[in-house]
Amino acid sequence: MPKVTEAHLEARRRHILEAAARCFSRNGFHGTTIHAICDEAQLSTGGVYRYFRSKDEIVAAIAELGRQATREILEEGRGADTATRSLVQMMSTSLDLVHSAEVEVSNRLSLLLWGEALHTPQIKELLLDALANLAQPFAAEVQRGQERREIASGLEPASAGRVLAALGIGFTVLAAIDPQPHTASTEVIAALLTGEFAEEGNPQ
Amino acid sequence: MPKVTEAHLEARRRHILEAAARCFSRNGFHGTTIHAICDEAQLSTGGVYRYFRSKDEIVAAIAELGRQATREILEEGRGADTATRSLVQMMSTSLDLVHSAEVEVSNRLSLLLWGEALHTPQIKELLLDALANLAQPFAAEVQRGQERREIASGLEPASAGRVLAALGIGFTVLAAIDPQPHTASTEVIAALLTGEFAEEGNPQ
Amino acid sequence: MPKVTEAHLEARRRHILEAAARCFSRNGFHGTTIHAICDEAQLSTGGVYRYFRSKDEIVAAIAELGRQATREILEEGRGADTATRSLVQMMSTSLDLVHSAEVEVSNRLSLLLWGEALHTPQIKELLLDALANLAQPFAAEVQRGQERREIASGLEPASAGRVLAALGIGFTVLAAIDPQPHTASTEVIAALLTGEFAEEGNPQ
Amino acid sequence: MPKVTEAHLEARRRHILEAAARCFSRNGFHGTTIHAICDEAQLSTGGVYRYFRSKDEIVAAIAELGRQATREILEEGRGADTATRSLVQMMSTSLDLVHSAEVEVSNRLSLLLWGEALHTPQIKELLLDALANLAQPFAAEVQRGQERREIASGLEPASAGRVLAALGIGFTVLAAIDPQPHTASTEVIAALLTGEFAEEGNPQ
DNA sequence: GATGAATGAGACTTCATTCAT
DNA sequence: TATGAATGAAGTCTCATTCAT
Repeated sequence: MPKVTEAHLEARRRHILEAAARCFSRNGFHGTTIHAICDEAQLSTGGVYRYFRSKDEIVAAIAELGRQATREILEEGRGADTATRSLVQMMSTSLDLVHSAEVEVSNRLSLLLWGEALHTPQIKELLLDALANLAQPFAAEVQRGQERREIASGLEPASAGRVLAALGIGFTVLAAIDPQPHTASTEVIAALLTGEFAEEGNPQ
Repeated sequence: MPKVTEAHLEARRRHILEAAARCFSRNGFHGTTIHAICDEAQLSTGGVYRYFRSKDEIVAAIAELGRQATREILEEGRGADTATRSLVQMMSTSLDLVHSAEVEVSNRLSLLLWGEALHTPQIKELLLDALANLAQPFAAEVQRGQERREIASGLEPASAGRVLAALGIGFTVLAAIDPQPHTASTEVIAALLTGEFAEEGNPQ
Repeated sequence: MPKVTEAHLEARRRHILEAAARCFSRNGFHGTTIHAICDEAQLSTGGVYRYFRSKDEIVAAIAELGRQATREILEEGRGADTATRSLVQMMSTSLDLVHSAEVEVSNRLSLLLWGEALHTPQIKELLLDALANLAQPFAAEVQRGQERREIASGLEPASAGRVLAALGIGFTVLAAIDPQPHTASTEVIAALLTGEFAEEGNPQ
Repeated sequence: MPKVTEAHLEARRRHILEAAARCFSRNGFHGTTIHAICDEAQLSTGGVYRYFRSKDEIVAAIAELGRQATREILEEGRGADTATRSLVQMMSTSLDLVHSAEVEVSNRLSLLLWGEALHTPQIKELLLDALANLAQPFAAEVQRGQERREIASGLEPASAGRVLAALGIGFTVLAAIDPQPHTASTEVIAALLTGEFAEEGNPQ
């Protein structure tokens, strides 16, 4: 029954990845030993090597997991009646997620992975792809807004997407280092996107 | 060699820190050996230990250097006639800096340090302090803008400061991982801050 | 290798301790590298660290072994019909042991440990305890002798115990530095204890 | 003026040796760095190398100092009217000295040197010589006692000397590790030497 | 002569990975 | 298949010694 075995293998891999993620989040990649991961996953010292070829492969697998997750996050917010509302929705959803307790580990891992990407090409590729996935939906929505004349036409959608992606990344870093409620941030961002940040009628 | 001046000693420390920064930027903190730092600084195997007690102390010294730098960056942009223009100026200056070649090493170090802060309290403290220094000038300018009725009064200056700081951090991460020109980003941000992002008269 | 019995583990520890003891005896604690111990125990470079946390812990384990041995040595000699004969027996047994080839390593280790005790509190404690175990049986026997009127009543048993312990220690040092037959020493000591050292009837 | 210079040199050497002795006594030979000795002697880091070729040479010089001292100690006690009284006197003087505060450093150094002698031939030679100097006066006095019929003629003077030397060594070790008053010890030793230890008339 | 910065061999220890059982 | 003892490369740090100034 190879199918059962394969499903079992996949579950085992997932189990190990989650254990590893907890360890990495606590102590960083280099502060985590294979032994610690095995302990956390309730395996014997060399137990992970049946499922992963090396420690680096575990890190890469975690990066891959993160990339997949990024794809799904932004889809929810889209599709409001106006593009501007979609953007507000998307940013709001993202920020709510980033600040929720359940992704604390994931935020920390993201930060660690970005650092690792600096000198690990394989991870860098994965993350650049994830990044594109993050910016693209924003850019698309901006373009839709421009077509509908909701958003200033002079701006490059890609640049706007990058700005909004940067905002998401920045909040991820902040949430990882210094978790704290953020309610008001969403309002500020909404104000910026809708033009309400600048007081109407001021001598701009 | 007989006694050496205090200034010379300080220069030596600085020389080592710069060598270490280059190594760290290339290979990360944990991918850099003390030996590599000594090589880069043209010292013999244990040469750095006259100036730093341990590798960790070198990392901390670099974090401290970064903290001092943060203080100075934003001051330039302030003081335009309107608060909004000040904010635009400040963000523009920051982004120009972040994308300039001369701080490439520094961007990468920042990212690495944020990751390290997750499990190194001493570094975390330094960085939270730097963070406060980053957000505060933005918040102050927002408050000035509200007093002058340029900026919507319903927003919390502190939250707005945090949003703009997050934007700076996000661009630092982007620039570290994927250096590339950014000209258009500044325009988008300016548009957001001035209210020109949302097309005037659209059915918001 | 799958799980190994507790006894096997203990045997391994013992094996390493004996290897370490030989190395220490040859070259001193500080002249012996961990690598040398691993070699002597037929292990690879870091092999001892599964059994001992540090080199210091190995030294302490050897001290502990010595302490346990001290407890047992003197028991044999006791229980002769007179206390004086017991003391003679005990000293004789001790000296025979100290000069036997099989404890040459142990004598040398004792000397090294006493030196180490000077600046290592943990070892000092172990050795002071061993010392008390050495002097106490002598003192007890002296007291028995006084009760039986074999030994002058004016002497403090504890002091006498200390004197005899010092004698044992002194011979250990001598045997460690300069191993050589000692037959006559036992006679001298017997003479001292029985009062035959001083010629009877001399004008004392 | 070479003579003045030479005297100065000798004084400097002595000054360094005393500083080194204090350091060694505190932390052992291997726990003491050349730097620590220089500090203690108020010299610059490499300062001692003008007076000693190496750290080992300093240790050897201290051993030599100890050897010279041993020669002088026992002379005082000799020459009482009876040999037995001389022996008592000599032991008593030795023990008083060993337990006096002023030789605490010296006791500790002796213990350390004996340990070092185990694997340093040069030091071993010095110490064996010192040892002979210690045992010989005792042996001589015993022989005198035998000639005067104060001491049992069956005993070998050399063995007796060795026993008494061992006693001195043992007390040196005890005093080094566990300094404490010793008054009663002298009485016990006197009793042993004079035959008063064994109760007169007991059924030996 | 004296200083003290620099050297570099080598110590202890860790840990990713292997493999006999 | 799973275990966990063993391996050994490599890293951090120390310190006796040298030598330019």
